[in-house]
Amino acid sequence: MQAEERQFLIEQHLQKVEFASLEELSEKVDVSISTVRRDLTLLETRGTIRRTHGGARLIAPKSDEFTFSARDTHQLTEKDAIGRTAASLIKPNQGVIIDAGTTAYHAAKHLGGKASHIITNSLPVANHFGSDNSVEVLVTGGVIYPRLGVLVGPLAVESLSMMHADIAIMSGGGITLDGVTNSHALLIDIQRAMLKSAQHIIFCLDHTKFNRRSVSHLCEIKAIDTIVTDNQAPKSLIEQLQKSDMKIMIAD
Amino acid sequence: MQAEERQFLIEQHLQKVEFASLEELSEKVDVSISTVRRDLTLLETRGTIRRTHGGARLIAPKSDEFTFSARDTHQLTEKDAIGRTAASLIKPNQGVIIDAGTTAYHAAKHLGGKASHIITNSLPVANHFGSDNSVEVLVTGGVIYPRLGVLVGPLAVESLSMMHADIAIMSGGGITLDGVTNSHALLIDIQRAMLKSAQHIIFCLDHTKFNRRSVSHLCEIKAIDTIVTDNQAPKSLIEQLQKSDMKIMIAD
DNA sequence: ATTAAACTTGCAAAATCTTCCAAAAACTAT
DNA sequence: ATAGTTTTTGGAAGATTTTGCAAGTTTAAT
Repeated sequence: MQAEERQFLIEQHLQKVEFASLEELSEKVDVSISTVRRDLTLLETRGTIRRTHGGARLIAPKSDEFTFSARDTHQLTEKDAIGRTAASLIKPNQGVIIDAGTTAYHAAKHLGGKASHIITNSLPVANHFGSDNSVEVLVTGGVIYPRLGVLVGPLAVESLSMMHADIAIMSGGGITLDGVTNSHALLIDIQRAMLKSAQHIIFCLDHTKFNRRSVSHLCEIKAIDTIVTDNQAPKSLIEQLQKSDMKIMIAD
Repeated sequence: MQAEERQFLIEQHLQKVEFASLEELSEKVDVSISTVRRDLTLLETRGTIRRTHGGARLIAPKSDEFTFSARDTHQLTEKDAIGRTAASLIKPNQGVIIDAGTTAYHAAKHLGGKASHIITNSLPVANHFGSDNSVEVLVTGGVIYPRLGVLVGPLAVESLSMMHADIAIMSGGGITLDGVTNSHALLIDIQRAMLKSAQHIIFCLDHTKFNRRSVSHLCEIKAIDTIVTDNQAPKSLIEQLQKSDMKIMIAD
């Protein structure tokens, strides 16, 4: 068994039982206690878990309390890095609109204590701040789009057009020189409302989104102020994009 | 079992029984009395619990009005029974408004596949249906009220007054002959909008709510069509309530 | 005031943690 | 493939924490 697989299993097991002893875990994944210890310290730095005397405990308890978690693990480290970089652009006391979509979600995770107002139509983001007193979170209304946990429909659009923010952190399905595209037609209206309501537009797009075109056209290149991506994004497209007076940040 | 888990169990047990002796606890978690003592002093510094001669007791009799937790064990079976009974009143293809609050949440859990539309301002309820394709879930907009996971504020009120439903499943902080009361002034406006938007009003109130008065007055008795409660609710008040032409259902 | 139960403190035994090291495994470059 | 290098693993020694007990003190109730 691989180290990564082992750590995943440990995490998964803890999701089920919330508490587990070292012995229990070492039996479960069939390695020595020492190795389990090392895995746990590693998982602890990633934040999902906390070590305790004799074992480990889940940090965010399951149960559907506030847990519409984004469970996408695709390009996790890249997205997290992008999210951190995007969050670093936020100055204290700014109002921030957060788009639905996993990349924007990762940015939200790094926003605690920074922004003063957060506006979102994403249930995962809403849940993430569900018990945080330091930020005021405005949730748009709307119909839940199943599986994605996004609020869509006229109510969402209307409530967004009534609001204003300094910055919008957006994500998308693809970007080319023709602009940004996205896959869900229902989301387009909402994202356009977001673009209108914010002064400064940041797009978080990992490298897989470059030179890709989704079904629906969202906006032109010139609508974007800043793009945050990872270091695997194709240089050629980046250079061309930079010509049109936007800032491109590479997270690492 | 390790220390953290033990302390968690002790806390949980105390939430159920309010008061417990050292011996009782030491048996429950299977450690010596000395260790239970130490755990209790620790829990005491964390604030949830108070030590007493011979045992410990809960510091705040945790009226569930102030924090929402889906894993709340407080009167769990009663609430679940109430929820099931309330859900049984829903006919197929009805639109249902679900109030925030733990009791209404339990009703929501039994609603899958029954109602066709669900309208709610409760994040836990929204999450519960987040990936259910069989219902359309409308979430009101609003600001997240931390800890409770409820959307409040003008946006919530407005979006509710724009909607219509056959049934509203409500909860409250207390009920007397003078009507229903609730603890959060912010919630009152929203609940009033719910009452206006629904044809038929069901209140889910466990027995601890009877003869209790919270800070804010919500509505008169005559606004209620049905009350669902458990079998420990005081007979006297029930009889008096029944005089005013409402249906009272006792869940078991 | 008396007494039994419960509490605190200090201590030694047991369990668990950290750090270090050598063996095993995986990877690299020839 | 093979030899050398790096990474990962399991275990051991010593430090640290936790646990249960016992002696002495405090509390509550008669």
